[in-house]
Amino acid sequence: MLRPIERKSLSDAVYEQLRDAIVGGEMEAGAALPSERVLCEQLGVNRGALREALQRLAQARLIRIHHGGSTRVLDFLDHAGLGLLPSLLVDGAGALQTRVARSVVEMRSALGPDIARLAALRGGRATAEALDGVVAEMGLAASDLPTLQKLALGFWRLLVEGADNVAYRLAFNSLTESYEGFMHLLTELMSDEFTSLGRYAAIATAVRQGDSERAHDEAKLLMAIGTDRLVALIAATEGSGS
Amino acid sequence: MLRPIERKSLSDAVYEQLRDAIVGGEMEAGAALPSERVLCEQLGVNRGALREALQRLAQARLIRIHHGGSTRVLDFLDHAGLGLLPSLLVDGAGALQTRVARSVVEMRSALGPDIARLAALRGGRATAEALDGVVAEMGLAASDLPTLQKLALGFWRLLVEGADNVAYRLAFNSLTESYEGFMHLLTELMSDEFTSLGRYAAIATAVRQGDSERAHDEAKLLMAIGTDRLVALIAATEGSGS
DNA sequence: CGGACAAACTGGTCTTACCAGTTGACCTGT
DNA sequence: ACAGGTCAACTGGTAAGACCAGTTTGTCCG
Repeated sequence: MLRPIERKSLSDAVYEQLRDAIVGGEMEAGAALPSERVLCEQLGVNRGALREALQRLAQARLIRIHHGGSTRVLDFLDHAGLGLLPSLLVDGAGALQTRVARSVVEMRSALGPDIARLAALRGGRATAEALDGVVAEMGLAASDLPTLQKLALGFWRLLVEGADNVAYRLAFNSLTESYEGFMHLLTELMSDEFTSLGRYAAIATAVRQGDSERAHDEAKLLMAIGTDRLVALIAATEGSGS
Repeated sequence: MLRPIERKSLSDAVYEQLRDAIVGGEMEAGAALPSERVLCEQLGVNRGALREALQRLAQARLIRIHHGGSTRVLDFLDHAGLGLLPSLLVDGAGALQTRVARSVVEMRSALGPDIARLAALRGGRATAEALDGVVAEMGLAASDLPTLQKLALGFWRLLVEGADNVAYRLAFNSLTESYEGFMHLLTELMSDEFTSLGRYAAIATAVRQGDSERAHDEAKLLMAIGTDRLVALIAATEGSGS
């Protein structure tokens, strides 16, 4: 199980450190950052690398830079976009933040059925056939959970592409990025969802027939499986935990 | 009607130019960018400014940078996050892209009802009272459409905050950013929606009573108004246009 | 006391040099 | 002929120093 070693550039490291400090609450909203000269001195990097990181933080709406004035921390809950989600899912120790995870599955449950609906409306035969192909692969994968999980994700990607909706597509990219980091943590928990082959097949059929209502309903039922599991887990840990 | 003049840094200008070239299809996915030395020569900026722009493009998943290798254009539909949406809403000439606008209102319609549902479930009295306050202001605003529009947006922000869901909150920020740029274009078109004071009041009441189902249904009815208008407009222009 | 002014900040731009990783041509030994 | 190593010529990454441009602040003058 060899993994490619990860190499981080300086500006990446600076970006991540400052980002985590901001979302972790170490720097509160409205506070002024030290000046660039001071900051790159403290971090031990040159000003160019620091500025690359700062520009990225500004683009992520975590800070606001003023020429001549000071650079201030923004309230990311009020300004940051969906792209920040992955960095909110794990805390400093790398543990899954259950509240955030619940947010993600809730959003998934809200979007999924509508995506299926639109795919049935607009996907056409090409989408239906691609979906059938994935369903067939899932049938072959039998009970190989990690493979099923990947195929299920591919199934949804096809659905999103068939829905002909850029906003959904971009949001899907953001959510997927959050998901991919620790799919493995959810393999067991959500296995009941992606072993429900019948549901996937039903969605594929509904898309083929252009039956948007049925596609919507089947997708809703499908997503409810994993969502319920996760919500139950969270409720259980909260009950026994704190 | 004086507007503050907009000052753009060089890296901003470079970022926007390259971003628009990529999403505009001038550089196709997989193509290699010229080297940094060549590119900053062509653009007439120093390498530092260019690199700041490139790092931001990489963060937006529009390009992938390889140390030692060449920098390549990515397919933004497969990689970019929801933060790219605002730059897709207008084409080079500044005209509204109706397909993209339709995507946004569809996403709004999918999320809105669930946001209202969760706000009713979790918002508590504080949220309900804040909502009532906005409804009261909307009553005073009478038929001042731009003001009503802003208040309606504030109503939704409160709802999202009350829903206690970070994913929704971040997505709302992304969508709002898309929306704010040309709210004025939609003021007339969607006026029927934000003059439906009764619906807003009904949602506020449902939140106060913790009636999640009713909040969901009322929100669905409310959003349908503006959505239908826009969809009708798109259908009309497509019919008469091309 | 109001306003002009200047110094001392802040971020923005530029130049030059060198470090580090990749690629590919070429040259070797078998 | 070919697998292997080597080296030159790319690519992006880091560094330091100077100077430009906008803001803030305090001081001094009318």
